[in-house]
Amino acid sequence: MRPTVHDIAAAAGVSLATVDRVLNQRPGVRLVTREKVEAAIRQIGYIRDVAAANLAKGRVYPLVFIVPTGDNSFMHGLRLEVHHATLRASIERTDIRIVEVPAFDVPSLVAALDALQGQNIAGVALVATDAPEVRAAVDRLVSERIPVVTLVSDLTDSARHHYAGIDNIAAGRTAARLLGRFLGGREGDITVLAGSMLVRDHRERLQGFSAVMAEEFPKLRLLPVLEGRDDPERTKTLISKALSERKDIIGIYSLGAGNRGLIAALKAVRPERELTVVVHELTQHTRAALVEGTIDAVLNQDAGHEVRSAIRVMKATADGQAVIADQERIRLDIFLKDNLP
Amino acid sequence: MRPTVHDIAAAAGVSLATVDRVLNQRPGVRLVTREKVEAAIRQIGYIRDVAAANLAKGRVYPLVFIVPTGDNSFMHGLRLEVHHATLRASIERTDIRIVEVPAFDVPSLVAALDALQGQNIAGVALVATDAPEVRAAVDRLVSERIPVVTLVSDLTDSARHHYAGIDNIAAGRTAARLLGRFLGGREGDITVLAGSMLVRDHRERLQGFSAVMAEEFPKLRLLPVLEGRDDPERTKTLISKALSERKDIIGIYSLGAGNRGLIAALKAVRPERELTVVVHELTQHTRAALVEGTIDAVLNQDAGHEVRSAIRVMKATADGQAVIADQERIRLDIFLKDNLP
DNA sequence: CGATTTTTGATGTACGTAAATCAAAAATTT
DNA sequence: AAATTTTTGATTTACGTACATCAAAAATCG
Repeated sequence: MRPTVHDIAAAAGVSLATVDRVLNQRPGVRLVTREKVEAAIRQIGYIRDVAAANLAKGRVYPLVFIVPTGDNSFMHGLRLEVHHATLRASIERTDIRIVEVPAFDVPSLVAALDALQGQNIAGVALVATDAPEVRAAVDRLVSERIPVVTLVSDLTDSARHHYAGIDNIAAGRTAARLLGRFLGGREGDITVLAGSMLVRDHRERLQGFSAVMAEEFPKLRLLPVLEGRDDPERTKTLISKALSERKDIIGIYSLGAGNRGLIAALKAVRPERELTVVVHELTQHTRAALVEGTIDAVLNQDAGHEVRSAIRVMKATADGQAVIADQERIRLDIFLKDNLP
Repeated sequence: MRPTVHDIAAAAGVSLATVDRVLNQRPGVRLVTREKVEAAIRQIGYIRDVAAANLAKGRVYPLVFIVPTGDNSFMHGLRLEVHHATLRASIERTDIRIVEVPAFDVPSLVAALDALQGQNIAGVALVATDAPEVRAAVDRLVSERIPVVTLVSDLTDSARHHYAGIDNIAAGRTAARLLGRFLGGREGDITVLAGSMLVRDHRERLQGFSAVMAEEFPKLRLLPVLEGRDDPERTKTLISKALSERKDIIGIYSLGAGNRGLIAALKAVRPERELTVVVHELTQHTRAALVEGTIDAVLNQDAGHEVRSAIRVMKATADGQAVIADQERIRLDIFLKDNLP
């Protein structure tokens, strides 16, 4: 049987009330007594029953998710997953609020973060735009002892407690190797399509991609990065133009969202041009394109996992509990047409 | 505020005791009253507070894991993960027993399963050997209302409640496409190395692999399957022999365990022979070989996830609760040297 | 030393559910 | 209608923790 507060009291030779004062850091305990109790806790290996404690406290975790607006499929899916989490709110004792801010808009994000100061909040999760102002706002919340988790895209040098997202450098490297190997020893040009170089995840993917390309596939030449701003129309125009101008493009890496436009452009040149294509984010569009053979591989991060992980981490951090690092690692999924879920 | 049993009682116009009788299926309630209470439960959307219920019941979940002996790295890792789970036992209210049985030994497995009959057990997880006798033994436990989960390898046509493992046909197909694409349009022989065709996961991987090879890579010829019985020594001999006899082998798919022998054989022919190799299970050996470039891709199932998922499913099933299918899907991990965890 | 402050103990209530007991009411049988 | 059985209600205790209150004991101060 697992030890309880009564066992600590008996072991330390003090009353239940004193144990309670020590456990919950209430005042009115002499240092010697406190140490005696803490020793007993360690010695008998007491672990607080969080379920019982939460029951007694009637605890709920007010959580805030700050997510960008915009109609690309990935962010839409992310918002949907947060919404799903709200449906489990009562059984998970969470109270989730979703705050939407314009994508890549630093002042709005900072304002949204600052609005949370002083509020009774058990945790904040945000898709970070990587700017010093955002870092400062996050650090203000952290200094108020509010757990902060970055989601999908991380924040450089900030004091955020946790990052719930994939390793984007590794993702870029993986994309490069897949593309390079799939192209056999062929020689030609590679086009990289990004959303915006203002977000850290896109920059890191490019960094990893470029590194492996340079190291291992010298016959493949990287063309200047196209920025599609995650917008299907713009992306389609950019890609169509690139494909018609440069006949030696044999591979494409799309590291952002807005792949609808890319797929449309590819279909327009379909049987004549043979292209090897690796993209990010599994959506209904990329899935269909993968099945048809328009694209060759999809790298994906599971938004549902990220949201659930962020919630677990915020709750644990709010309770001062350790997180199981291994369980919270967000993995890079690689989908070929054969292992689609 | 979330509704409680008191709210049901008030809504249904009955006493707390009657609500309790209905909720816990105790006798002594007229049909009409029962229906009245159930209507009230549905109407106000009552959800039992599992934490409070478990606290009141002092519930623990006695779980049994039946895993094969044998010293291959994967099963060793699996046993380790179960062991880790026992360390979390007190906070998860589980009481986990590990039963080891000789690998591929049907009578032993059946005996281990039958020994559980009539015992107070909240769930059984087993690595199934796919035989009718095992199926029958599992079905006996299921008919005793004991939750049963297959782990890693599934059991054909059985009544097990859940399978905690990857889709092995998809894994085989994925391996084929990776190998085929990595080989560009080259022509040559492919060797498949299995542990044993007696386990369903190996059979399914081969099935998926063969299908994609036949459909999509006609220039690659499959040689007869080698059975290494997951034994490093035997595997090394088999592979070395095959490589020296057939000079046109250009690719290897190892779908079982015991890759130590394979890696040794590959290193022996290293710089001269250029081989593209895809294997299963990430272990210290396969990881090192991947980093060095001796092998090209590792397909993996995360044993830790499988064990944790199995536990969640057994607990939920024991409580008659629904499982979140999406969360319990075990994914196929694809590792290149760039995205190792 | 007595007076004052600080520390500790004893006790009770609460959280939401489970489970038991006993009495009362209702339904069923004779 | 009485006797019997079944159903329902009322009440209590328990799970492990949190939190509040009040009294008692110990420590510190003047």
